[in-house]
Amino acid sequence: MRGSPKVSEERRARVLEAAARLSYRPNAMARGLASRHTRTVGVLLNELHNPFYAEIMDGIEEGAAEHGYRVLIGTGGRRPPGERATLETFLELRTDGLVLVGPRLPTQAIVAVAETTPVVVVARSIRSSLVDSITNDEHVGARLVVGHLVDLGHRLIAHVDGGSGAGARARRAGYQQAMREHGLGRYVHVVPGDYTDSAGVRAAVRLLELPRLPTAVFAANDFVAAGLIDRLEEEGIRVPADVSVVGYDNTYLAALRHMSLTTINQPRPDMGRRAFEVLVERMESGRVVPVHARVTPSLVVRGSTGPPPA
Amino acid sequence: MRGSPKVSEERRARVLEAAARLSYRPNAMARGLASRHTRTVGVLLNELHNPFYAEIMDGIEEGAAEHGYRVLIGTGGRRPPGERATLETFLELRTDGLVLVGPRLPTQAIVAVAETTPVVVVARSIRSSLVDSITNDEHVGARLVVGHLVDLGHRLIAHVDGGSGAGARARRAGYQQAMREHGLGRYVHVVPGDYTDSAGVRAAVRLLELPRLPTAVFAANDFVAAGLIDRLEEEGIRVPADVSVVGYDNTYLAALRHMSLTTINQPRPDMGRRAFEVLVERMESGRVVPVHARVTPSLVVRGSTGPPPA
DNA sequence: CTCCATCGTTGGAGCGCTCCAACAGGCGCG
DNA sequence: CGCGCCTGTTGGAGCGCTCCAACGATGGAG
Repeated sequence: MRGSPKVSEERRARVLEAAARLSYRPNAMARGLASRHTRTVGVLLNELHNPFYAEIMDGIEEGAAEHGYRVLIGTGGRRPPGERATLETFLELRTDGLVLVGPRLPTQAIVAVAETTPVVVVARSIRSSLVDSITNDEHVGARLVVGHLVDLGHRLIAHVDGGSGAGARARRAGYQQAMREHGLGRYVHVVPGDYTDSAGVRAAVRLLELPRLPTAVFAANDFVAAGLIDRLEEEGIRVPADVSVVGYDNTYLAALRHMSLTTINQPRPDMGRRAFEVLVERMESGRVVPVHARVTPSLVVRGSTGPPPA
Repeated sequence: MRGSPKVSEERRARVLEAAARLSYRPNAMARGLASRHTRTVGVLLNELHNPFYAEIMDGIEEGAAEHGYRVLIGTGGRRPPGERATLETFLELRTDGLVLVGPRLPTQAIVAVAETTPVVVVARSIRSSLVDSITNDEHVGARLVVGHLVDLGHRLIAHVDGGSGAGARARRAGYQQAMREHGLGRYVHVVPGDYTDSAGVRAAVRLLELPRLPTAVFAANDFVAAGLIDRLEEEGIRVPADVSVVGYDNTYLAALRHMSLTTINQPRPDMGRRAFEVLVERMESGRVVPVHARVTPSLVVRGSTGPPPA
């Protein structure tokens, strides 16, 4: 039933026929127990609500289908303890490998798992020789944003960050560095947030309390940008006439004409695909030298940015 | 290690200590093989990109956590063959039960599975005594939409449907029935679509070709409404001044001030929770009489609806 | 002191597979 | 005709657990 070449065609046909008649279904547990591998990989998704992760998932599933692996998905309910529990589930299930997409877990916990099972981390940088990683070059992304805004004539460019979210720290650092590169170090202004639209709303409130509103805001992602714009317009502030706003991730939200958000695109399906490829190398070829791949983002200019008010 | 009462405290402590020292992790496959159950349920999600399903998932995970089950998620990549494959995976893994959220599979395939394993279907109605189901009352939802629009003075109310998507057929039937109930049977106009924003764009194009634009459009879901509004505004048609638009599902998209979409809310987390509860009854109490629960939706009035143009 | 119930502990069968050694049979070759 | 080789087939051990019968120790009742 598993396509062994040591079985004659005639017998194979008879076995298959009998299996169908008895509606026999192989027991993956027994098979896994005996063969000591499962051809299954577990994917820990940071969260289900953000379509960003869904698109990475598309790439992972594509890669898995190509290599004949089945994929099991789990979330951590947006909390580290939850992530730990689903990780534990995958380990008890003895998945052959693990893809962690934007995990919130401490690095140490991830490395500990990697001692048991091949692990690749996506959308979060991690310094370890035991795990592979696929990250977006957040510095390039942040530089694209700041460069674009500076080109338009902005100087007062604030950043609403993504808190402890995946890639948020690097995005923030990239912003600060890019500002300095443009000689705008003294205008650096980071408003704390997370990757939700309500964080955008809160950030807008804080910005409005400032003696002088920045002329441009670089939001940690599209959701934050959406919340931010919502709240700003509620106060009668026009985007981009009064304030330019840039998002990040190029989700469908940004593409909606209603939003028409200038944003940074990450090649998400590619990241997922790449992650699976890298994982397969560790699982099947037993590669031990770590791969830390970095993909390059691009700027998508839409209607939410323009020159600063005169 | 599994909390048996037949083990003395002292020995239990010693065993646990040894397990930790050896970093022993129980093998779920061996355990499942021997015990003939896995305390795991599989969830087949229609798709990952639509946050609607993510919120149902929240309810399912809550229920699972409460009853001590682990949850494995799979998608069918938006294609029935894909759904069939992940279903097969769950069956080979011998999950104790299955939650199918908006499955695209033919009823017959679902019923066949239900002969093996407890199954509950969410967000799609199914007539079978072998499977349970939790659905939204689409007729009530459609009636709320049409009633709201009629109250505002609309008569020419078109519907962009969701094609073969989960609940779309019932939504369409509800629309037609509600129109008739208001004596508006001759104004019934259904534009074919699916649950995506590009379907909304296509529908807008078709509506614009009409000799007379309807004064209101009931979209199959919020994404369709978003695409529709985008395209209409591109043509200089104002919402709601020229055309009122109603969405469905009350996703965060609808709540964005930018969209401010009048829509129908379904109690999604409740649906997920309820689904798990029902599944547990079949798994643990061996209930065999089917449960077909129906939840009641509500109307959320926002800024995309208003009186028809004079 | 014996008997029996209770509480823990131990050992072995068996879950449904894979893997591999052993084997059967057919064929070509010397 | 015997030998070795190749192609298939068969049987049995073992994967890491659970479940349960059997067993030992302890203590209270008669």
